Amino acid sequence: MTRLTERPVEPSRDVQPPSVPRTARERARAEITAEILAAARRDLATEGASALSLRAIARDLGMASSALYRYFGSRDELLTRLIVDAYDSLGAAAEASEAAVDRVDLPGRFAAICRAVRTWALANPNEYTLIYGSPVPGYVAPADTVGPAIRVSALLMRIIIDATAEGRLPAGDTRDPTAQAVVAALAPIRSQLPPGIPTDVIQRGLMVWTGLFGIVSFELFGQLHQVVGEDSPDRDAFFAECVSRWITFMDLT
Amino acid sequence: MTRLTERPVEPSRDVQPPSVPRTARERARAEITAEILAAARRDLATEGASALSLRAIARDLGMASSALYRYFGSRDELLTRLIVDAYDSLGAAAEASEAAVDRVDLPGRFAAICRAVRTWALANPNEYTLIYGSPVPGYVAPADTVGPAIRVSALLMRIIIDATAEGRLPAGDTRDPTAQAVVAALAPIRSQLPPGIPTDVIQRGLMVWTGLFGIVSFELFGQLHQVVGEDSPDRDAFFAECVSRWITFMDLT
DNA sequence: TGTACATCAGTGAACGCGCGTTCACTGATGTAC
DNA sequence: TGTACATCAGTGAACGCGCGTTCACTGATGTAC
Repeated sequence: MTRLTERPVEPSRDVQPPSVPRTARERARAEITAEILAAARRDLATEGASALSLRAIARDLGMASSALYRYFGSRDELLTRLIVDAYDSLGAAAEASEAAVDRVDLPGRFAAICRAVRTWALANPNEYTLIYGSPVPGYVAPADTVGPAIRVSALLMRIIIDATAEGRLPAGDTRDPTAQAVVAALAPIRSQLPPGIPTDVIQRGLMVWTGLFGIVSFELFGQLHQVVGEDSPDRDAFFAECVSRWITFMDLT
Repeated sequence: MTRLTERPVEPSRDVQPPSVPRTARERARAEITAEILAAARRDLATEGASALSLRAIARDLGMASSALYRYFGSRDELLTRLIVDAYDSLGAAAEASEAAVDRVDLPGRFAAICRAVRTWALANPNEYTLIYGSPVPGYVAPADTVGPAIRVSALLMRIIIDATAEGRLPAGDTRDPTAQAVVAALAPIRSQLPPGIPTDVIQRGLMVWTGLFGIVSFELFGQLHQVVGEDSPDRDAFFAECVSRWITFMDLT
């Protein structure tokens, strides 16, 4: 998790990414880009994404607002970078937590992902809101946000794949009349999975996935006020109980 | 549901609400207030709550921006009214749907609420986003938003209460070591319920509640893209399947 | 029914502010010979 | 190693725009007698 804060914010996005900045200019550019992004993340907190202002960021950094155009072509470009970084940061946190668990321990891997998502969200509420809150009006996410966006769900899918491969996830009842409609509805996600995963398993996986982000969002957006205790132990206990019941719900063993 | 569109938007919030406007002035005031709110709801769509602009609304209505101050003391006051109205509109829709179901049919009542929430959200995406999206930065909801805000959850709680009273909701296992922490965590919501509802039942109810809004939010905010089919029948089928499994999850019979 | 006054809706100008983006410029850093 | 030129970061002024809110005002509507 500490890796995250040190994560090199700058390179890797240019056409020919130099793994290490060489000249003083390149080094300075990397540093200032990181400072701009950090200031932008700070401003996100007080004003929200739609009010994110290049001039405010420039003011924070003590430079002319026009100078930012040496680093980002426009406000939207900055926003895209923030979104991509947020997805990557969350994805990296979830992957690191999950990777620390024994591959065989499927419930443990699942729980690690859930906890990592919530921990990251509580530590980075503005960035979480940026990617899982209401869409920023007028902003259209470009294609390169897709990859980073699916890192968490890819982890969850892998658990389902592993469990199915080992015969540890029994399919439930699929005989009801609505089954065919559900099979059709889940075609897009199924096309991203290897064949042989029962619809029932996918359906339950999706419900857990939405439940996870539903609860984290409710906690972050204040909807649990006067429902679950405000203090950290209460919130932790409630969340842990949710995780435990999701595992049961999915029949993860 | 049609009742909703005709719902009188104006009165009932003044100190002494005249059930029917008498003078021409009062009638005009009611109409123009409604027009302002309608225009505000329209603008919400294109720009989002944080960019909601009194001047834009005034422009839409062909009046001077200063004229709006005859109807609302400030931008925040308008925002509060929009939020309260949105909660009330959603609450009324859910109540109307639920009321149409036989009292004894608990799964039917639950399903009616779920469907009403989703239908309302899809029909009024801007207002849904206003109340269940990310909080508007800098805006603090005043106390009078609380009452309208809990109408949906009150309906869900009533089902749990009815089911428990009739002995139709068996409590699950509560012997695990984390049980006491969960009991403590759920104290706030428990204080709003009659005594005797098992913690297990409350926990499952909360998970379904957050799951419902989690899925509706994911659908509305585009997170189901490339996961569940985009078309209405696919989305409907997926949602219906979720509702059906929530009923099973809660042991509602 | 008619008059005199009070109330209220709506106007238009103004205040002071912030925004994204462009542009010609200065001066430092990097590069080719 | 030294020089000449190209590249680039950063500046500050400017453009044109929108915002919430206040204020003195006009003219219509409502009310008390």
